[in-house]
Amino acid sequence: MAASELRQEDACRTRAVLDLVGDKWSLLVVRYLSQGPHRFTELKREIDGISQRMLTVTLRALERDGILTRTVHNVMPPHVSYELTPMGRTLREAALPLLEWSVTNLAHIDAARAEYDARTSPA
Amino acid sequence: MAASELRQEDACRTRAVLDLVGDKWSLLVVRYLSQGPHRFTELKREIDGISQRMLTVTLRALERDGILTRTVHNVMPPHVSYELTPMGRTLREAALPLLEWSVTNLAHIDAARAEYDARTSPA
DNA sequence: CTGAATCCTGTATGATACTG
DNA sequence: CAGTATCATACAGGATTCAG
Repeated sequence: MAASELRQEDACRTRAVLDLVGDKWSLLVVRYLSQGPHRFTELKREIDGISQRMLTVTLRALERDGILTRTVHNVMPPHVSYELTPMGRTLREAALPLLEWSVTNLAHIDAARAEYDARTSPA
Repeated sequence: MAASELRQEDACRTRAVLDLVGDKWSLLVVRYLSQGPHRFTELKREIDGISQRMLTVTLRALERDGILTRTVHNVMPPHVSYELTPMGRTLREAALPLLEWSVTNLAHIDAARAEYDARTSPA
């Protein structure tokens, strides 16, 4: 489908994407897993500021949606690895333009904010 | 920048995008404005389920970030029109792949959820 | 190590009424 | 018409504790 062909009836899809990856951590998890399989503690360490609880919740949701797989290795000590599914990898690809946009425009946005704030609350 | 060149140090950017458009309504507003300038009431009517308050809050945030412009026409009755800035239009373009991904994979996700639920809560 | 369970709080969001 | 102000609420998210 060409980008320009998205139509009105896709509005609900917008909500669907946001419900999926619009939370605070999902895209970050997908980001790190795109570099290869990771273990729980690795993700916990790499994703700055995430709590155990939110990592668990986020991983469960993404597993349920078929974005990643959870594999338990029955060894001692216990071992669980998470890995993107093929669909998870396509999600990562689809999210990249937005991330690139962010990298490109963040400075511009900061400038816009500063100007707006100066304009609305002068002195 | 090539998609494959995004690196670890861009992690913070992921948060920046989500802070910008990861809320419930921003992308929907951008969506409708990509079809041309709209007035407050038009947006209110077209975006299903949004409250006056959230439309106001969302529009203000997007205006502050330089995504759209707010133009007050001094006529009677009052008249305010909202329009995407050039940066706003590039944001819309950057978000399109994710929306297309959603359209393509939503059925797949529903299936994954159903299977997951069946697997975890059997009967 | 990898979680699950519980409790607690802030923020986002919504409903309603009022105003230039 | 296009908001603002106020109040109410739900859910995300954090801290802590417990368990296989």
